[in-house]
Amino acid sequence: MVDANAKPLEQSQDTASLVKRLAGPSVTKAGLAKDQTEINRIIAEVSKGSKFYENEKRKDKELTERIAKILRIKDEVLKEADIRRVEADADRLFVDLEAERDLTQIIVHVDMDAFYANVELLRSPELEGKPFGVGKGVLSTASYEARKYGVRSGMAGFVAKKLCPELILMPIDFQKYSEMSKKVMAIFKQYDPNMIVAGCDEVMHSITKYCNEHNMAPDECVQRMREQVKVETRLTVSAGIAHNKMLAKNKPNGQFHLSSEREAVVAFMRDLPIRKLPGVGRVNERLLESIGSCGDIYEHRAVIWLMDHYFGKTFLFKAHLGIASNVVQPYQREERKSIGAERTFNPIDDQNKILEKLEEVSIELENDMRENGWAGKTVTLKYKLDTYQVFTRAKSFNRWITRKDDMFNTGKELLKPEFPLCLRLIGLRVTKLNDLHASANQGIKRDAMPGFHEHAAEMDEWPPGEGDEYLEGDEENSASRVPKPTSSRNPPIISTRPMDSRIDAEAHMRLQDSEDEDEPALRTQPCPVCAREIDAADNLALNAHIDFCLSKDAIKQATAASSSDVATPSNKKKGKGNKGNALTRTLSDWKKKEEKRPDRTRRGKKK
DNA sequence: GCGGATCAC
DNA sequence: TATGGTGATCCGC
Repeated sequence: MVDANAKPLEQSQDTASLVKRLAGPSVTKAGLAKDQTEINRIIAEVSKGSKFYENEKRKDKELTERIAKILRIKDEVLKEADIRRVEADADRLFVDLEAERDLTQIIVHVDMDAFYANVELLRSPELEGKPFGVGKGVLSTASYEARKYGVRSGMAGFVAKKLCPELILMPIDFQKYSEMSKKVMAIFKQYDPNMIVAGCDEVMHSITKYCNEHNMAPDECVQRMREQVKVETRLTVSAGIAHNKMLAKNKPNGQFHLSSEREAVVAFMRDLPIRKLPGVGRVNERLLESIGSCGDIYEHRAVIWLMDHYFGKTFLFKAHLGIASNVVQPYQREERKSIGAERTFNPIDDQNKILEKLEEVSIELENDMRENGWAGKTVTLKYKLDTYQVFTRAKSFNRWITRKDDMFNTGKELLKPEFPLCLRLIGLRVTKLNDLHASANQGIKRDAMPGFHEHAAEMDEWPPGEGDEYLEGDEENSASRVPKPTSSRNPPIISTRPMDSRIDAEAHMRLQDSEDEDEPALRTQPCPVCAREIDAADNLALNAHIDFCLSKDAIKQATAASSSDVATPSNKKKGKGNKGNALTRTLSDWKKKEEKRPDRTRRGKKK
């Protein structure tokens, strides 16, 4: 496994956090090897000296300074605070929050165990018991054997090889996983047609209704669901049962049912590390270092109250109580806010070659937007230097952007003043979207639209995200990814945190519903721009016509005014009573010191 | 509206 | 030999 005699890396306070950072974000997630410290040391060692390492070091230093400043503010605030009084205020909030507890729903979170790896095992049984990973440059997943060595999803292949020299690397086979995912999803859906799909291997259900209708206990229902998947696919599923989404998701392997008794819930939260809370990543974990587990939140309530701006008191108090959203509603297409494409490559400093990459990305994005029926008003360029520093530059228009040339030229315009550059990534993203399909179908149920099924099929091709797995780049799939919204819709239990309903479903499930259903009642549709009747059965023609209309400036303006109401039916305000993700707030004076432009001396990569 | 940062999957 | 891609949100300006 690991060399126990290797000399320890000197552990100054600075390197401790860096070593952990280098180990990657999923280190605290799944159950991993015993001696994570030793593994982290090796990872740091093989990374040392690389540009990647230097960038991580820089970010770690900045973060450390930023946290130090927040802690100084904390000290200041504490000095002049009447702790008793603050605690009394906090206690009142706890009482109010407690009143929101809703124990009536039965929520189930299921995910496939080591999905990619187990699918590979089905076809290659000789891999049984061997350490292997899926993916080439960056691992998408690791077998259980490999995980014992500290190999994780998201890890660079050469680092994984260092940890486990006999590691077998399997090429990624999206089609295989996609087919299997569809089978599994079809089974899951029988238990809740409104389930939230989160990636190809993860689903959130509400089985309240199902259990009532079938007169079935939750455990029995979930047992049956897991058994059905096992029988029909030979894959295993883990499930968490609880009365809200956050509790259901925080489960051990196998099947776990958390009692709906208040005491059981609070006891469960007591030992839950705050890192497990949705929205608490590596950064916020460090910010909240002194808190540790959710059980510690209460005793820190005064500090949290006073530092609400940084810590988010409502969020943390709810976490302590184990209160979270229990609303399970599938993702709606109109919730989408952006669409983009980006590509990583070997560092390039030649301007023309960089522009070629930009053009490729523009083409990808145009295809994706056309195939899925989106236009947008803001174009954002993203680029990553060979030093791994990331920058974005944006430009807004007063017309709808759909075409490759518009995006390419905008990107070029934004990039030009930044030269000279040596880049390892370039990307484009379009926001302020106009849903052309919705416009084309106003007043008509989208599912009933002929011609849109081919898109449904594309979207269905590959569900977005990866569970705890990581995707390797694959341009073939770029057209089929769907976002996961982070807002909740009028939950009966107040969800003050956008994050807590992060797991949500995709439009394709809805579109799938109506497959093979009713014959087209309408043969033509009005163009959303010029209102002319277009052959609705020919979707390509419809889109081509829309593109044509949009290409006329005068009409674009008209559309901008008229269709923005129609195009975003999600103009529904998401009753944001609360201020949202307070944990991500940062120190303003820290930001002021940030470089606003890339450092010219570090950009030009002379060979 | 823009840019940086964080997070999830 | 080579550390990913898509999308969302928040903050401070």
